[in-house]
Amino acid sequence: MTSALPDRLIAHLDMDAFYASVELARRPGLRGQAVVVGGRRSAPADAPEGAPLTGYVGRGVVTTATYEARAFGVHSGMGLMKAAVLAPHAVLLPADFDEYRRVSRLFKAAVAELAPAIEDRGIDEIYIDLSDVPGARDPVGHDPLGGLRSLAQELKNNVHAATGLSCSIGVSPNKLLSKIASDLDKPDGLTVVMPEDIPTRIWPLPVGRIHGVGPKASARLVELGVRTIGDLARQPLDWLVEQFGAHHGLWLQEAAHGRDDRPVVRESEPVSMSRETTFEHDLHPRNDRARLGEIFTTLCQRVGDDLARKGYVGRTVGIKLRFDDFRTVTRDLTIPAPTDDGAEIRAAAGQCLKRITLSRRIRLLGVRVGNLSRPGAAVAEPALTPRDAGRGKVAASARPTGSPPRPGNTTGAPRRAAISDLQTLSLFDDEGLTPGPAGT
DNA sequence: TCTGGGGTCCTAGGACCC
DNA sequence: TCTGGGGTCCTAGGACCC
Repeated sequence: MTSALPDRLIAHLDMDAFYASVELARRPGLRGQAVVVGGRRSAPADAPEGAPLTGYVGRGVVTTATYEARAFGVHSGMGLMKAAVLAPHAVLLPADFDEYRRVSRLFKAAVAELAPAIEDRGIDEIYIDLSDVPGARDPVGHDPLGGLRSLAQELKNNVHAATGLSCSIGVSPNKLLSKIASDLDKPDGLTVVMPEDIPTRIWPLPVGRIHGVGPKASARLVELGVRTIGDLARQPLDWLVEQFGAHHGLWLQEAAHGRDDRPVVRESEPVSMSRETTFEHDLHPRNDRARLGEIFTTLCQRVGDDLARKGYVGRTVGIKLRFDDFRTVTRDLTIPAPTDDGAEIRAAAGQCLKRITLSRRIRLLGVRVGNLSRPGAAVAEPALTPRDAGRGKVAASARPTGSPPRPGNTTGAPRRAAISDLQTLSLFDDEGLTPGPAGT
């Protein structure tokens, strides 16, 4: 008698080159060609559909590339200008997120017909709990995994019937292994990984294939002589904890052994909503002040609209700036009552902006609202306690003069040189902000 | 003319309360 | 006067993911 199937059977389904495949589905003429989706959608008018990539100028990045384009070394996240050098003949299509969202709903609905326990992981991938799906545990002939495999194949068939697109599925006892498995045979793959397969299928892979081990952690591990997941599995826990801390060290060891008990989460609430934009050309805080002000206000308005449309309000307003040297800073401020109002968001964001020293050109500006709740749901907001008031004041007014500067903390009053820029940028001084101690 | 946009989670320090 | 621990909230930055 072979060993029983694991308690849980989890699938990870990943659409193959999703955006590009959606485009090809409605432009069959492009099939077989190197196609790249990306760039700004702000230029659909003048750019003819499917202009060749050659000579591309601008700050866009590749969102998705077909496998034909990938053969030239093009991959997502790559700057389009670089992609144009590698594959000048590739066809560039602007991203059409409305269409991708539409097709996304189709494939998820097609899966839900067979297996309703779905965790949404974005526009093109999901986890599916197959543990209790009828047939999943039925052997076929002498193959104990036969039922599981045919169920996975059925899911693929359903997705294809609904969308015309292919996907890759990994099935295993948990999310971690399934995520790795779905990538093992892309595109159009179907890979089952059971615990006994871990040494042969998982351990030879580089550590970076673990979901959660990114470029930084990979580089550190490799530096320490740990290249593969098998290498990682061989390290004593003590050593991992010493190198990565108790939490991360333990997690790395569990991951290397393919252990993961995270559930498939069917519903979740958003934590924050944001809008940001990278300018076509870096903007000068003083010379481009008016333009910056407009963009800033628009971003606030858009976040407010997003919140309202989805039925949320938020208490923590934050901004993000990226300078021309790619340095990124954030500031945030928690206000007494949650809001979805663009003007209120603008006022709080303006307070945040006052606390940043603007000494360089600006590349990106973003606005975020977090601490979300539903407007009706009374969070029993306590009437502004002295403590809250005190906090608000400290945050909004920078620090009382004379407070010691803190290393690594830029919350303090901006230095003199910066103040001129800052104040010329009257961006920050409008919108009915409380005057604050600006004069001191 | 390197490097988008929308997210989540974690860490770490300080304020403040008990 | 000094020491001190637990807990929550707030803020800044960074890693990571799709």
